[in-house]
Amino acid sequence: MQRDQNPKRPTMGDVAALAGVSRKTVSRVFNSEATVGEDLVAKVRLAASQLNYKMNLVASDLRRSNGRPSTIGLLIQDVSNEFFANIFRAVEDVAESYGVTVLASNIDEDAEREHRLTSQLVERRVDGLIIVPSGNDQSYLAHEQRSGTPFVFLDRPPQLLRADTVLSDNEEGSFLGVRHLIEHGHRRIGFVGEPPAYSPARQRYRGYLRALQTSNIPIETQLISRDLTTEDDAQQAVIEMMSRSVPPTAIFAAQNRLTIGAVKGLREVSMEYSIALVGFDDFQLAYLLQPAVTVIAQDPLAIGKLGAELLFRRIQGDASPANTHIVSTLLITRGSGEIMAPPAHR
Amino acid sequence: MQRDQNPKRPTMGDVAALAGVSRKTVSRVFNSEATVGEDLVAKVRLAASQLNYKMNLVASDLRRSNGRPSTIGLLIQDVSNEFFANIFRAVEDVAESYGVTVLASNIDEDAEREHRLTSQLVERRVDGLIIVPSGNDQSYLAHEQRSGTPFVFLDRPPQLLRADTVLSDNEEGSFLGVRHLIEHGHRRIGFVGEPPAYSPARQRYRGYLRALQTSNIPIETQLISRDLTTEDDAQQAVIEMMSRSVPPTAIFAAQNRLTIGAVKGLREVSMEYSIALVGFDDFQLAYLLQPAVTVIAQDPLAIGKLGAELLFRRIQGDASPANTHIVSTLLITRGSGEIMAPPAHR
DNA sequence: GTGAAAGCGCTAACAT
DNA sequence: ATGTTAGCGCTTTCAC
Repeated sequence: MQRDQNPKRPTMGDVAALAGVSRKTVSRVFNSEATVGEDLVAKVRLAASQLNYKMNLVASDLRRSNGRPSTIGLLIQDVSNEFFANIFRAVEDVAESYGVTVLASNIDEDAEREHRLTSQLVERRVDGLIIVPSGNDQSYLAHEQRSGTPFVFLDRPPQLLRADTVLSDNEEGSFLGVRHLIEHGHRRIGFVGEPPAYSPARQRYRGYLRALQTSNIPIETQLISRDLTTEDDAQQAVIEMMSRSVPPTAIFAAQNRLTIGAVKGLREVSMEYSIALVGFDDFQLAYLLQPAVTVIAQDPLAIGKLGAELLFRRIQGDASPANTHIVSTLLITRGSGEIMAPPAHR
Repeated sequence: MQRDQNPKRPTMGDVAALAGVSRKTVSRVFNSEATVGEDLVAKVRLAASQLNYKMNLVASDLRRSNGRPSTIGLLIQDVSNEFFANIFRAVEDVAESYGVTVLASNIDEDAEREHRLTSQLVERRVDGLIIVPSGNDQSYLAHEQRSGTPFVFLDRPPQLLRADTVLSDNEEGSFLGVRHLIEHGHRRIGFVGEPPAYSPARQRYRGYLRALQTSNIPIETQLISRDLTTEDDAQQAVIEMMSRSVPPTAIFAAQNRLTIGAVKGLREVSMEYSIALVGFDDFQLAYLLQPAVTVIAQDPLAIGKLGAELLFRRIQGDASPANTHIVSTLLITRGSGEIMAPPAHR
């Protein structure tokens, strides 16, 4: 930063000199402080545009001590996943309405990166931080929190730290998705999910169990695969399930990439039209696949918006106890989830 | 920024006092300057960790005048589009290898936003800026450029400004896509594209024309739709084309969202298996649609990486003339583009 | 309403 | 190898 290249950048002092006023007056004009006479405002603006002056927000940030925020940090897992891309959009929109710059980075489910990037953002003295955490211990942030930097967590709760959190209604969404399958006559419902280390995965599994129990359907562990992380994992898991002596008549996939894997698996055994499928979390083109995929949609825009609003409330001094907020999910029926169970299996 | 909350943050002075050394020594330790004795390094580190000290990069940036960069800006159209999300990832990777923070924002094809966000980033004194421009006049950046801030443009060339640029091989990619259709017996090939105001759209159209001319196929204006921006636009355009007395036997869609619209259009008239389709720019799940969609794939990761590397070269003082770099495209055959023309039409 | 002086936290330039 | 002094560009504080 501050590479002094060719013609050095004009400073407030330069503008002040040209306009024949003090630096402070220029400062007031650029901060719209209203207590400056119109004639002076005009003079300052003229001088500034003649010099092509742009205020240096870095210097401004250094000295400023009033509460007005200037930057917030955002750590998400991966913008390539539309769920996180939408969170980014929502946070950016709110930040922009406050005139605040967003520093966004991808964590990639890497706890070490989470540490490193958080640290970098704190060194940049962001006024607050929104995190989709990867690690399973956020106690390392306690000190920053006490130093006055507010944190908000999205999608997954922080561990060993109290902070505002915004989550999807994972358990209920999952429950509704599985119940939807049960309502279509299914009693043998396969579960395809991420490892339980990941908190939403645990909740979605809980919803699956509750739906079965509510309908007095026995849990069959051969129909449950809980350690899948990639599309391929899910595809294989589904193929394997379908090759069992008594295969499931429906599948619930607990994450969007796993859902895609499940689609591929079902196609590979040519059962995409006979086995029902409901996925958790929507994805682009789900409606164009054949059959179109029924999903429990999350609302990443709402999650990001709410998270950002909570953060700004904290930045503005809200000191009420940290809270967890739940954003509801929505069942979108498109075909794959409405395939009826064969009569024999009812 | 700098909200002085509860326990004020420790400064270098505090660490220096506790360690019994000068501030400059602490500075040297935190900048890994090597000319500090091991014993002092240890003392400083101990004091810093006792105070939970984190360096203030804002202050550091303000004073520093050596060439070492600290932040770069990135303005893309929309992270929700995977093409731009991948550019973001690639730029971030390169920046991280330099220890540089990325400030990324979405422009949304809005020239006014482009101005505003660029201005904000310049005010933050980013060390360089990577832009996918929306407006049709970037001359407003000439002053910044002369002040020493390097700019690199991606996907679309800047207008009324000279700067490094990285583009896809739009014309050639388009040419190859259309030639692929011709090789499958097609002579009536519909074109579905974005408005010519958008430079890649012009180039892709040019590739389409050249492919036809090369094969001595007459241009039929009824088969050409060049003012489409949304999925729906493309869908309607395709439906309309297919309802003509002599409809096309193949369609070339010049952008990924338009390709999706074309798929929907063909399905609506139940011709997705009889009309060939090639799309420009790949998209997730293209391979899962039925028929799977043949595309000319761009390489957003390569574009982003090259763009970032060019920028860092400039930041490090490279003053050679600005250059335009072309990243090649790749034909990926998946089925929709290999549908043969009916014999009658050959 | 406007200005002068001091200072934010750090690093450059120059000692020693 | 370490310290001292000055100053980055702005805003605060307080004076007028």
